[in-house]
Amino acid sequence: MAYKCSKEEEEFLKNYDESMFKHPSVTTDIVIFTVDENDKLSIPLIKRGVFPYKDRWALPGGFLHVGEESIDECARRELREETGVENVYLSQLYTFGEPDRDPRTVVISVAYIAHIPKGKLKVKAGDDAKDAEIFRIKYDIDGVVFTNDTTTIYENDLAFDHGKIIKMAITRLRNRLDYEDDAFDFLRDKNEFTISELKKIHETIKNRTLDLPNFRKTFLRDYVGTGKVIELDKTVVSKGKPAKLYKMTEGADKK
Amino acid sequence: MAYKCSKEEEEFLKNYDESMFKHPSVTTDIVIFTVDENDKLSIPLIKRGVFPYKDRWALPGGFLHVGEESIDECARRELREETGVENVYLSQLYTFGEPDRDPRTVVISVAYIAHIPKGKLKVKAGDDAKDAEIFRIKYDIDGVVFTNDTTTIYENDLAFDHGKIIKMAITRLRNRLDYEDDAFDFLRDKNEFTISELKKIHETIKNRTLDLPNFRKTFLRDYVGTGKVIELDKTVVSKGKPAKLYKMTEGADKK
DNA sequence: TCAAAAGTGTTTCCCATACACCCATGC
DNA sequence: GCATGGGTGTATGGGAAACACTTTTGA
Repeated sequence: MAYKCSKEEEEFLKNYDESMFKHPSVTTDIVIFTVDENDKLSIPLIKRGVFPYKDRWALPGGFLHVGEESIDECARRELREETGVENVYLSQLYTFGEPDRDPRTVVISVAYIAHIPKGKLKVKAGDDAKDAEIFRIKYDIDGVVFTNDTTTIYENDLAFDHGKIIKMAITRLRNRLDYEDDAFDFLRDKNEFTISELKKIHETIKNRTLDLPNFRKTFLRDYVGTGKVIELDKTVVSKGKPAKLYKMTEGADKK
Repeated sequence: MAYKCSKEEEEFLKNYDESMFKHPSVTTDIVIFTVDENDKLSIPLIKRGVFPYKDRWALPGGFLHVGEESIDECARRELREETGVENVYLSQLYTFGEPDRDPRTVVISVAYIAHIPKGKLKVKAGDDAKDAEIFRIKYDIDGVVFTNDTTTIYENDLAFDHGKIIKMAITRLRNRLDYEDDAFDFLRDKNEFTISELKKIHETIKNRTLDLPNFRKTFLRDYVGTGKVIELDKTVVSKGKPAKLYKMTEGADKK
């Protein structure tokens, strides 16, 4: 598969005129999903300090370091820089390339989705250097609304086309939940969790309640039955009957 | 606060530098699926006349005309230029951005999938100016192989990472068939088709035979029952009992 | 003893699959 | 007639959903 350069070709490459075509800027924007302490689906947004869209809220992201990194690496770097987290699920969502989506110049944005476990996403509160806050998501027929204790943001208030990107991300997240193991990414601890905790994550993302007996049945069949998850010899008790703890096995835990 | 200002300025300068000097090239590559006269899943490939990968087969595609068009429009323009067809299904697949995928410079490729109805895709045979040919696709555990009457191409013989792109496109196409109305895109005539014709397209894409009575049942329930398709007062006869003809209604016929 | 949450078992219904069988045409 | 493909009907099995019921804890 490796590409071998011939002498003739080397010569050609030397003379290749890079400026034959105009080149756009490329950024990655990341929809960083998490589940907060109150079991609400949340994402961090950043208040822009510069034009364009100064003082508007936007997705975390930044410019591709051309030649130094792949687009995936750029997204992972931005995610690390913005949140400090590593080794979490990160995958490409869609690429947006309307020529007028950024008033400065042509900026192509490759959007990504990240999954952060419950409790792992911190935003330095009161740090004035970067105004980043976590917002709860409400998504119904009227559109998306982002709220936290001090601020309410409507879909159309966001910078650029970020409202559209987030809506697409929510749809993708919800759809994938039916056939991928994404819910585990949001567990506080993949090595010690209860069935109810996992069910709560499904409910949070799908925004509807589920039947616990049926959820348990499919969980035992699809995960414990297949060896993706094993039952631990421990229980945890808060209120009511103590709950069995489960642990994801190594093989099933893809990042 | 001094710290805040310098931080903002830093970010601004970073973006400024990035956008002024380092820009990648952006191309679209299109996996143009069709079903040939012998009911084989096929795509056109183009033999490259220039470096890099001179004389290797590659996906149709080309550079984004930055500022003049969106990425979607670029893909649609390339599709029109390569095949002459318009008003067909075209959707984004994935964006590839490994820095070394093109030996010339950093080239970001936004891959698309197109669906061409049976019999609509023509390639000017013998046109020496552009060596484009249609290949049948065979995709099994050993990988993808492309064949026509004169040539056999293996996945790893393709230019760039186009083998990987095509494999991803086939997977997407097959998966979408289960929950989207994609099969209709490949019908010779969406305004006059038989159930068997539609079934054959499913079989071609999924590469397995289906049960006609069951296929009819679900077709009548999901399409005729919902008004997406209506039964015509005509039949067509070739061999055996004449077959009823169906027509897709306007509303259901998205492009 | 009661509330609350975990866990078990049962019933029902839908739907995909398999397949037996009949129908209308050309030869 | 008979081969060929179109079309109808029925039986079966698995899984999702709904829900009644039991168990184990803390208060």
